[in-house]
Amino acid sequence: MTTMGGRAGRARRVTAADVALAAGVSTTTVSLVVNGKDTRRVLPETRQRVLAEARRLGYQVDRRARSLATGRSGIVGFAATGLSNSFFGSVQMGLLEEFGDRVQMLSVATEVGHTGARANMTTLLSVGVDGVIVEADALDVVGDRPPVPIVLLDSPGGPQEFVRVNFDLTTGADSLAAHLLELGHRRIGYLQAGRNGSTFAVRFKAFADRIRAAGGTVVEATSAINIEGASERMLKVWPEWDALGVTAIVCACDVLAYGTLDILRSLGVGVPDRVALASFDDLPTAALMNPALTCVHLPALELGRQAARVFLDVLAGNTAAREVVLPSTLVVRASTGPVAGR
Amino acid sequence: MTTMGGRAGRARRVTAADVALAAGVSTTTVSLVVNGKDTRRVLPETRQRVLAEARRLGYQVDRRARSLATGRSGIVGFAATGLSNSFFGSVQMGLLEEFGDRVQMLSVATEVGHTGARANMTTLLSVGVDGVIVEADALDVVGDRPPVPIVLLDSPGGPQEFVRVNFDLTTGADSLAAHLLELGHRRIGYLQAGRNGSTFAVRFKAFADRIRAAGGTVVEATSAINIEGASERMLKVWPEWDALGVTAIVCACDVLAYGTLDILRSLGVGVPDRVALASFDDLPTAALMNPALTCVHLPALELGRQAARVFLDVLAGNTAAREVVLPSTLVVRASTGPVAGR
DNA sequence: CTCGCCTAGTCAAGCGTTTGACTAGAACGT
DNA sequence: ACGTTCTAGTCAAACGCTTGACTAGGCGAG
Repeated sequence: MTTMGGRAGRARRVTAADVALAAGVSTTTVSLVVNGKDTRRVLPETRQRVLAEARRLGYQVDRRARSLATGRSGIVGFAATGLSNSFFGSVQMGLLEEFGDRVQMLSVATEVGHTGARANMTTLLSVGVDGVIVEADALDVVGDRPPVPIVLLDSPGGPQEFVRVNFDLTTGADSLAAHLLELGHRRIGYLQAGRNGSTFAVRFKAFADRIRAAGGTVVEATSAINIEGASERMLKVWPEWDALGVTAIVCACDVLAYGTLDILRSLGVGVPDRVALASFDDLPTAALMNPALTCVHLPALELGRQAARVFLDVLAGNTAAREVVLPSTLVVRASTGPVAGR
Repeated sequence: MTTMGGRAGRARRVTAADVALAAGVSTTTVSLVVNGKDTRRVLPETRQRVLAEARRLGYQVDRRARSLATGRSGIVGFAATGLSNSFFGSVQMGLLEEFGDRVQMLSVATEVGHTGARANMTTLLSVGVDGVIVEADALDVVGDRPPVPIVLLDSPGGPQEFVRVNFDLTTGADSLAAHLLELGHRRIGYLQAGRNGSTFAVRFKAFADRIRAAGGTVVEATSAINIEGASERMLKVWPEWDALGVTAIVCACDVLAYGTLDILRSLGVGVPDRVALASFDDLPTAALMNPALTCVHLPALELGRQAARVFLDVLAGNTAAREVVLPSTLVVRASTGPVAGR
């Protein structure tokens, strides 16, 4: 009873048939006019009449019906994990910027580890998107042969059959390692992100390889990808690392560095005097920390822009670019300094 | 030519008819089984056979067709502006958390000022969502009589005919004013967010009223809602404010405080020694700044949770709760201190 | 006068589901 | 033997749009 009451005053959707009736034409003509399709099949004055009625009635084409009929929707999906991470926001901004009003975008996101990742992908597909852009590792999320084109973001190990936009993580990681080595650091603690994603594996490997090649050692710990998680983990692990003679800490992403910085501060461990700190990402807030964080800058906004561009290409049937690689660069700030005098 | 090539190997969607054929039943039965609907209309063994075939073929119901047929989609939309602001992310997390797998959620977002806000709303509706949750002021985005239920978030002035979830901004703003007055501040600079949103108007008014009632003065400047914008604006305005004897700065939201803090630091203006700084929001990073920011904490995650709860109520036809108000509380940290000795 | 073509449209099938109405056959009571 | 009730399904219309096929009427060419 109240169930009915709740929906009572709701306005019924205006359909093409309503407009057709009002304008004294067929729905075919309405469709033709609305889509500006077969221009010479409809008289200019008829067109005006239809448009006027459509506007007056507030007609909005029903995309589910249209997309069912055409097999195309003009909507692309964006699936991401790591909602709390502002990296997500930057990528999305880049996408929107580049898509402009050429296509509409719908996003689904989950926090890392949320069970909904696969469901999200399904939702997007079942809603009839023309394609989807998947941020970070989502191999498990992407089915075997998705019915629409897919662009993979920041998944270095991603399957070759998809179009991919990646960072050149190796160069960045390498520069960071070189930077720390130059400052005299030999024993380094690496706080890894607790998610099996190839991007994190690559960051670590490239960094550790370089350090080890130079005779240094890298010890590893893993944390959930959020500020508190990192703080907790570091609280536990710092004493051990300190005992091992660790003089620098590298975090797999900025939020981990935030948590680390926070806990080190409350432990009274000076950064960079006692221990150097650096991370991957370089979110807008990284430079605002105190001390400002030395980072491997990953151009998230540009990732979004490029992804959109590549994606439009793919939709247009252009199958040329299979992988786009964006540079990553080291940004040295105050959080890294020479190894403490010893 | 290549246009064809691009789509060539794409897998065709598997339809209910395919499953029906494979299982030797009608599509009606497939539908019944898939939706677990009229259980006694189908023999257990038939059910198993259908499910097996569905799984084998990788059948996924087409939501556009279903939603066209039923008028209901099980998907709710979330429209927001301010993508770069991590507030957005927190709200969304709250929503997801509470929705669980009861409904799927699709988001559309724009950066502030982006022209796409209205288009976004249209996209959501045309895709057939069962309702939409609108963050911040979107009066212009919500049509006169949207065909689905709407929940408005953080829009204190929002039209009464919608269900709303708001913060009790007045109490928070008031506490902040009291805190600053107690510390001896009488001339205060307020960096307002450059967007005409009732939430920002309310924040300002409540704060300024209290200060003025106590005989203090509030001077105002406006900035785009991003870090760099705030820095630029403050770079211009600080000398004037300083000349006026301003001893404390309040920002309409955290990102403005970030930019302000950054520029004050490079100007060599000590916080809180020379000038106190506070803001509204209290994003997770606010406590990590140096000095840690004093903030009016707005529980974004909880906003999302409550919104989801209220929304499910509305969908269920329960029209009881018209407005939910969440408390805002002052969190005093290091960025505010007594007015500089004079 | 007839044929063909153009113009400005309309018709109806089809997209993939859902669902109320219907049914062939079996079981059952009288 | 006959009507009723179950059971386990099937049928077909409907959701709102798109689009290839079709057409009534007008007009020019042969």
